Amino acid sequence: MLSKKCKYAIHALVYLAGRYQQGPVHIQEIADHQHIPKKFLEAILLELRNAKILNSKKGKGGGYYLYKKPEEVNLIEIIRLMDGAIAMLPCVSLNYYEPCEECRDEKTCGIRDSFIGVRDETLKVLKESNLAKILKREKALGRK
Amino acid sequence: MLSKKCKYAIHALVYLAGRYQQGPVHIQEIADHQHIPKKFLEAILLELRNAKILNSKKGKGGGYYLYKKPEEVNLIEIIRLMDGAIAMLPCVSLNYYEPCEECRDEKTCGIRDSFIGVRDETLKVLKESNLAKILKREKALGRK
DNA sequence: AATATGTCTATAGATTTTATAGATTTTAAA
DNA sequence: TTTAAAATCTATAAAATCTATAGACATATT
Repeated sequence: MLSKKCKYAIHALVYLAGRYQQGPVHIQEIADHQHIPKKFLEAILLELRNAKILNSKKGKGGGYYLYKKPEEVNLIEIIRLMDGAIAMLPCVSLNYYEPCEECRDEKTCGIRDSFIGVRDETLKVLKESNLAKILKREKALGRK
Repeated sequence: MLSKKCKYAIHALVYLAGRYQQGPVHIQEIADHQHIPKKFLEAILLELRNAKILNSKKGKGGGYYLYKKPEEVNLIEIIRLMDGAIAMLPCVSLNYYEPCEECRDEKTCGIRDSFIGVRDETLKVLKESNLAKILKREKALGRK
């Protein structure tokens, strides 16, 4: 399961994608619209800023705005940043690899293969899911 | 990520699959071979027993043994039992559905579709992964 | 009767997640 | 140049979850 932090991040980013190239949006507005505790959101946005997905402007009239293009921010990147590994086992993670303590020998472990499969299929789907697509889908659904 | 509990369960089950129809195996032996804290393992095996995946025999010469056939126990069942939902969002879970608090309106949420895709692909892979296959794979790897 | 085993209840420690408070810095505008 | 609005930083705490353990109890075998 994704953490709340991660879900908040996704929602905030989709919101900012909807305001792409329309100047900074301040935290309070995002918090209000997406029902996210403001202080928690602060930390999240800061992290997204440090990852160069967002940028910010301080002071009056300031706020956060999308730095990358909406098509260039996919769910893989967001989830990895917020929650870490996408794989279900540390020993099959591409970006957060760690040996499994439980496993005596990784080479003869019959379990890993299944989770390598899960990982690859998951990445395939998430790679296709970028902010632009999500926003488009949202608009399409909203018009019904 | 799978919990330790879940990983312990998988390892214990694979171990018991290797002893299918060879009588009860006692907890201590499984704990020793798979490096699982005995008391923790107790609780896990009990849960698997209540789910009719294992059965047990009390008293001297007792222990746990696989109740279902190895081909009939797949990773979906084990993970759901130990860790709950397989989906990354509660609102797309088949067995543990809950509305997302963060979402104002599920029908117009542009995020769900991606995670429905992830869920379906994940299930597809895990469904194919049963104890018999894992055991077979393990044996094949061990012989090298 | 003695012993070996699973079963049950309770709890505690550790870790992670979620949330909040308050002080500080920066910028824009009056 | 002052004021206000906003992000930034540091610290902490409440809540939830995960991991592990202890000890009493029930049951089956020899």
